[in-house]
Amino acid sequence: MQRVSQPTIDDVARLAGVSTATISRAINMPDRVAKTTRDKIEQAIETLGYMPNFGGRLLASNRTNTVAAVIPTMSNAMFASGVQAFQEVLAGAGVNLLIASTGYDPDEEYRQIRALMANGAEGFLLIGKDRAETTHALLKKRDIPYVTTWCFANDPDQLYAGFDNEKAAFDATRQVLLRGHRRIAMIAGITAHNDRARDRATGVTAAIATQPEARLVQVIEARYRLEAGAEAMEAILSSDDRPTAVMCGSDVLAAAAIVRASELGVRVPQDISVVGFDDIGLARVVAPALTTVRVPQTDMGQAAARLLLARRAGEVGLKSQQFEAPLILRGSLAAPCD
Amino acid sequence: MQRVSQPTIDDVARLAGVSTATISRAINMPDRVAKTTRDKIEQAIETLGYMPNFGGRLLASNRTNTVAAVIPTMSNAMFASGVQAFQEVLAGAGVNLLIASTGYDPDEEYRQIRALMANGAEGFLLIGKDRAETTHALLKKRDIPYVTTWCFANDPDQLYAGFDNEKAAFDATRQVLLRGHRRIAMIAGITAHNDRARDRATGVTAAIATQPEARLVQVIEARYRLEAGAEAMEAILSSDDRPTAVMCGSDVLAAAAIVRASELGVRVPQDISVVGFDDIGLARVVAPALTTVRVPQTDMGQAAARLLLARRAGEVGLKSQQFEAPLILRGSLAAPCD
DNA sequence: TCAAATAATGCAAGCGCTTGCATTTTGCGG
DNA sequence: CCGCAAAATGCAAGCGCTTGCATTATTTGA
Repeated sequence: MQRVSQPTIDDVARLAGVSTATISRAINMPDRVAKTTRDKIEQAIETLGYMPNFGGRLLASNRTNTVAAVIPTMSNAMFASGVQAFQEVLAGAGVNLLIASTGYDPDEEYRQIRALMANGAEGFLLIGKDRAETTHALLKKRDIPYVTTWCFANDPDQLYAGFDNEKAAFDATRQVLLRGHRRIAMIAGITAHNDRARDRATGVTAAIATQPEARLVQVIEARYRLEAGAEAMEAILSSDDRPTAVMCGSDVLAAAAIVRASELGVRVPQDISVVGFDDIGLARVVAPALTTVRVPQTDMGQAAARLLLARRAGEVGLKSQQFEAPLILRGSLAAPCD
Repeated sequence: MQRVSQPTIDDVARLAGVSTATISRAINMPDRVAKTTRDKIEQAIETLGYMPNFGGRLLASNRTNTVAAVIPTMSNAMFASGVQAFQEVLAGAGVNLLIASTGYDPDEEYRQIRALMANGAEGFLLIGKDRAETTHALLKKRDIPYVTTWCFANDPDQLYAGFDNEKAAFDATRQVLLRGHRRIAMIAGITAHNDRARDRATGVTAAIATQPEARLVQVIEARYRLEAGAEAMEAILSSDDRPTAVMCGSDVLAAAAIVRASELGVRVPQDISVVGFDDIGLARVVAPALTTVRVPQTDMGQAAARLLLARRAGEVGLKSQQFEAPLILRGSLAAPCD
């Protein structure tokens, strides 16, 4: 193991003519070192180009200053702003962010979390509640702090920074019903291993159940990809019990649905209304613009970071934070014409 | 420093009745340990719930198994797939990914890189060539491997996994000219501290210069945000020397431009053509669909990861990789009607 | 069956830093 | 100018793991 020789704290100590302890203090608790010594030390550090060895510091102090976010995927704007906000707050506190993606696979999630723990992650940002039992056990065993986001529950044992998917979907659907829609279809995300997708579907169903004349005519599960949304819409339009509104589990599905409807000569919203979920960039450029549930990505990301930082700092009695996910009205939703 | 007592390698050694050296080998080079001992050790690890201490391992081995990606922003789909691909390849090699964003600020980039180095980053994925001189010095001093992406140059001293922005923009513009456009405007990204935005603008300009009757009637720099693209388009449409085509520095700008044009009653592509750059999801849902330069995000991300892994493994003589960024023809580009 | 070759394991010296406690220096009131 | 409290600094013992080399066990070939 031939090491590229980097200056160590000993070199700095020698050059500055003080002990390594003083160097360490000058770096970590500057005000416990006399100004003149500190200057000498800074000078020495500068000329040597010294940078503390991560491993040494870590071994001695047992702190990595690193937390991890484990998300289903980064290729979708779905989580991007949330993670961005999370990272910004962390960076402000001098904490680094490790990131990994799972492709919505609980086993992969377990593996990634394990790997990240072995690589110094001191805390986690996790998406959703669906998770392998082993994962919980792992986190618990090590007593690793984590905050769950993109969902919410009243569970005093868990830290959440999220919103209630079922309620958001319920409220959005109520607004659709309010406009007179009675035959509604849904293009849901894949609900297996995905509580958010499931809760959203549940919310839609529950809302429809509150309105006796209303019916959920069709539910199609689709992966969060444009092609899948287009296909699902096509299937819906070709059914002989065509709905007047389609609730979608994500903006990607909804935008693709709108595009495909247009291609097939079906007008949105005159012939059929479409409602999305996420409020990502897509929602505003599709024509007509998408009425969609706004997921409070930035709020969640920031809140999650703050909670994690607080837990790391030893604060106790922290409270989960719940945010609103309101329906943003745009052109894709209107009263039915028939 | 009261440590939560986690089992150490000594505990495992004691329980398994072997030396710590054997434990270490069983973990890191399993085939150098007899099957029976290995089983015993695995058993002990299991019952103890042992997980190697990161710091100890790191200090002794001087390897963190972590690389970092430093990107301008995550909130834009612009880099998402690239980073995703990068991460996937790394994960396949058991390497973790640290991530940081800079907001297109070179000083912030420097700070982040510094922080990441201090936190064990053994290699970097960097976007573009524009960078503070100090950053290069820092990387060089520590001899940290890094690969530059989202751009390309024939520089044997640097590792690139990217494409030629200028050429891509040039080629795309040629195709626009080929269709008869002679008055062209550009909505560029902010070019300060951003070689990609600059190269794209240069490419457009250069292509237009090859066609004597063609003119670049207007160049507006805009941040990569929907609002900025909309505003820029509005400015272009209100000029009295209205172009027949608008080249955009990104899909976000282009999609917003199309939407705003439609809102203003200007038809795309009949009245004005619009060309984007990136080929992110937006491009396919806007109406008309966006003709755009496809940035080879996945290719770049994967190639960058492979190069970095190879460098880490000590391979020398690695070669930069250049990818194509072809123009994808969709509805937003047509021959001019006037 | 035995020596030689090979495989498996153990020993113990670090890796570079932090930190509790001991010691020295400085500052200040009298 | 002295004595004392407070501030600054030094000492040295780890932190948990890896690995070169030495030692012991096992296999192989004649």
